[in-house]
Amino acid sequence: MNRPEPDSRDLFAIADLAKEFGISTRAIRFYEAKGLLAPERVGATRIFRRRDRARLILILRGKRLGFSLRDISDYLSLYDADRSQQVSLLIGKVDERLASLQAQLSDLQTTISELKEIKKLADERIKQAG
DNA sequence: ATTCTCACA
DNA sequence: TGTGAGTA
Repeated sequence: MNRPEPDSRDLFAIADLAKEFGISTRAIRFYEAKGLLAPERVGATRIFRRRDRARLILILRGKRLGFSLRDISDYLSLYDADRSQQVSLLIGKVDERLASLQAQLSDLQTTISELKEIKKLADERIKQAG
């Protein structure tokens, strides 16, 4: 395979990025298949530039924050088109995500309370029996 | 070593 | 949302 020159600071092979970010080359190709990345090609080999690498970083950050690839894709698509619409979309998605996390937190707190109550009653029964 | 596709969870 | 296998 023709790989980008090792010393060329803004050309990356798929394996370079996979290694750098601790993800599989399969995952990177998957993101491309989903339209989140569009690296150049030299024949069949993907050539990633700094811009592609920056997009990958945004993708991974979005994932960490719990957004779907679809959400991330929608957001990235607006980078060139409409920046203010991109910001609006971001605000909406963040609010949505925040609400979802708050709901999950609430559910967890309820579950934790129930478990603590069960434990409390169980502990009391142990004392009576023992 | 890299690419693509299909099956699979 | 990815992975594994087989392929060229």
